Amino acid sequence: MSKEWAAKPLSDRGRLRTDTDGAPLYASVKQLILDKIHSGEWPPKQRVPSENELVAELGVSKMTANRALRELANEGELVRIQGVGSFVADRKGHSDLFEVRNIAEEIAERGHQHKAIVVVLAEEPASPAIADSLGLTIGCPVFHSLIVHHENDVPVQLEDRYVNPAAAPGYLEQDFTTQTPNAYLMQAAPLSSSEHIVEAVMPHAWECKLLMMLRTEPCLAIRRRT
Amino acid sequence: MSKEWAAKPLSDRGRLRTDTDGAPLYASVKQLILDKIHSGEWPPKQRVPSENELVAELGVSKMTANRALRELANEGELVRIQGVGSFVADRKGHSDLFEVRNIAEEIAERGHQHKAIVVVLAEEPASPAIADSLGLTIGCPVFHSLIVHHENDVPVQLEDRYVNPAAAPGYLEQDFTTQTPNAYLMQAAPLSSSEHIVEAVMPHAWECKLLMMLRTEPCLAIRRRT
DNA sequence: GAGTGGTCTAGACCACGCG
DNA sequence: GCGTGGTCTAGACCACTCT
Repeated sequence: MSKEWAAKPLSDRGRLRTDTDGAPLYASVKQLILDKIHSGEWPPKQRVPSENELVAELGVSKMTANRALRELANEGELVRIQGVGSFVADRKGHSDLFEVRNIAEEIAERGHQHKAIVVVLAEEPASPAIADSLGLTIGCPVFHSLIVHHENDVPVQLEDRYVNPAAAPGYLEQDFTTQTPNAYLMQAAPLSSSEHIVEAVMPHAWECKLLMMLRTEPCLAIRRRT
Repeated sequence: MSKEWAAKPLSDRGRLRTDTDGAPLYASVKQLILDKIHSGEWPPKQRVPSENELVAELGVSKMTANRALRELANEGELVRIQGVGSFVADRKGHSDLFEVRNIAEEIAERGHQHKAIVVVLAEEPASPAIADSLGLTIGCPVFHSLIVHHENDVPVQLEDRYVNPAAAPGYLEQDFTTQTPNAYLMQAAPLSSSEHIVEAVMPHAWECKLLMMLRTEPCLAIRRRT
């Protein structure tokens, strides 16, 4: 940090804190930094003031500075590296409306039991729709897995996946009751841009059966392409 | 809280902290509480120890107890009410895969400029599909709004909304360039269970025009029902 | 008034990364 | 060794709710 980036202290030493604007001090510190980021004054990769600098220049305590920076990091605005500093995060690919997460992890986080039942795991000729979405020719062999995920023995998700054999040759040999297809593919396929499409559908009869649900309930379908 | 729910202090007063298991103290406190919740020992609505009780019974400082409880609240495990206490959160309607947020707030959070353009705001006879989803009879008048949301003058979202006139009589008189329909409805309609459906669609030609996008790009559509 | 969450401080110690 | 983030404490004050 150079020297002068903030005009005056935000607090006057212990006294007067909720008086300037009614907001908590750490929130004011956050906003002050956010403004710099959003105005472009502090571009991505730019180093932001350290905790100690905030303490010295804003007259706040280290805990307050820490909380401001920590929350900004949690919100994805900053990246903090111990022993190095805090930096403005790269702006990630636009819409962070959704965060599609690993079903097994999510269930485990809730302290529930996850179970996967493999209904189908085979090689099939690609249908026109599948071939198109995978960029293959019609009838070309593709790997197909159909897995029902259970949370505490209640079926909650149906994973119907088609995989390009060239991308994951060992796909059919995997045991997807212990490892999620996602986990395997992450490890098998180095890096490729992924895209999630989420849609709402009325379930087909066979899908209802697998999920033990009523035909009238709409479902969420997640289409992944990698 | 009764009396004995935690056997021994987690810390030994200032010294020894990262030694028992390598985890930060506040994380241990979080885990201790999480275990009680996930084991069912503390069911939803159950009051959890207050900050001061954690201080007294675990021998941690108030800030540490506060951070543990605060983070659990942020993660949706607890609900905290000032002046009352902290309580185990109700298990929300299954899938928290998504968090559909207010478009205006989200853009503002990014520090960008939000603009809404009202394309349609009128009363129309309900189509069969609309009538069905609103629980009205076909041809029955419904309010229809079609709004394009812009982020920094780039169209990013198309909001095509049908509203039951009985629920929001003043709907047509609103200025949705300054207030989001959501915000108005939240205020107009006391409380009713809401449901979000998210789907992926190929945009229609008129939709492409409004969003200035290619016909070949898939879109996310959000269906709300309240 | 008592209890609760919420914030703030001043100072301390630790683990880490860099020169 | 120094600066960084990361954690922790002890004590303080505030706003709020309930009784």
